[in-house]
Amino acid sequence: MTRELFRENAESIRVKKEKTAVKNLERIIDAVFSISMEKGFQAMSMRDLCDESGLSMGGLYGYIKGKEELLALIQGQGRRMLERFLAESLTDLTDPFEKLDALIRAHVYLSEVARPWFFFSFMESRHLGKEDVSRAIAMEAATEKALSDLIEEGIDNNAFAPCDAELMAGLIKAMQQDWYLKRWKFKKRGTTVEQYADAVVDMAFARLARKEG
Amino acid sequence: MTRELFRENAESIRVKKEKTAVKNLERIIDAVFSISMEKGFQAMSMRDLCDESGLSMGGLYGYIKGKEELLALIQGQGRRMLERFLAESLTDLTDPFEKLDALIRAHVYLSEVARPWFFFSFMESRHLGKEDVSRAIAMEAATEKALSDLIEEGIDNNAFAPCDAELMAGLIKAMQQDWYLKRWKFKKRGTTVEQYADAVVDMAFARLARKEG
DNA sequence: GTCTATAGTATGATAGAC
DNA sequence: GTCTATCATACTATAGAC
Repeated sequence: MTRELFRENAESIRVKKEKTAVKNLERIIDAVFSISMEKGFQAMSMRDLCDESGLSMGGLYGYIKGKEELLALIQGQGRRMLERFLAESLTDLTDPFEKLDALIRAHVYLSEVARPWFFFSFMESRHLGKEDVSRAIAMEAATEKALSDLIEEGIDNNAFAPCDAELMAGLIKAMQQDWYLKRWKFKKRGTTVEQYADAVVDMAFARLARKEG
Repeated sequence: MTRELFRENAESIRVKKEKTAVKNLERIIDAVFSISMEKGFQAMSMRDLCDESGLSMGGLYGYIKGKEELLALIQGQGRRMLERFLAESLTDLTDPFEKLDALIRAHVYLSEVARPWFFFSFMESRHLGKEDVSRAIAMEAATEKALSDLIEEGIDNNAFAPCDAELMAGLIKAMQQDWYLKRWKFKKRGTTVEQYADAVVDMAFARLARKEG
């Protein structure tokens, strides 16, 4: 994962030995997540980043052109991950409820595995450059559209109760997001990711089920 | 509202003429919201704040001790507002569904009226001092507990379908929050606050309705 | 009560030794 | 490839004129 990141940004990275570069890039990105989680990206100084990553001031600048570029770098890493995920999650299920179930769970589990990235991305994406903001919005819209397409399809097939598919998809997304935004709360309560995903699916199913009789 | 804020912090505000002080405090707080919405509180310099509020560097420091204090000041303002709201929203309805409906809507409408504060508070509360963080968490927990108590009561009365009331309250809260977190999205789509509140209520009702037969 | 000018400090970035 | 030392800049906060 980080290796791809290195190869893609190879021109702007002064360090050429892949093994070293990948190792240090990983430490840098982890450090950014860790510091940003606590005090936010804007409040993080490059000196903070040096302390946390173990590199020196000069060493750090062998990997990145500047603080601004860090945002785009991390954003790109996550985008690749999400793109791969979106492609893979086009499963060959046919039942609308099963498909919705799979799509909801996939996103929640992915955000559990890559929680630092999701949290960081949500909190800091507003501060990206103009071009990266549009890309982030497009990515956000794509995940939501996957949901709303599925819902719309289910409504057309009379499998789901009629409703505003776009609005519905937004509500489901809001619930999915809460899992990585309120980590401390769920940790304190001992809620597991499975329990949470179950609850979101139950909620969506209840709303989309056609009333009998 | 801002007058109370002035009176409560009167010792630390150098300007003593109430009318002037209230007017300027309002401009300062609005400016903080405006700048933070765009670039985040941490990235806002005191010079930015001067430009946006129309005060000079020296003038500004007549109202606040420092940048740190601004956070606590704004947090306090919102807390007062929320406390008042929580006290008022204890209506005398009896039907569990009506009560839940009222509670959900009240929060969404309040967040519509005071959206800058809600957005700011969500994004920046992590960076408060230790004491203020606990107070923010307590406030967050209180609004969620109002929901979960109501749900639990409804389950006990056999009015609602059984479920984990705490988890359910969290999901409803997540949907409520999305209204002020994704303002641009809803604005673009033309979704109104009434439509949104309706959708959240529908979702909650569907999940909590007891299945007939 | 508000302004301008400035002191002192922390920051992002680089040059050059190893 | 990495470090230490250093630069120019931008910041918070205050002092003193008006």
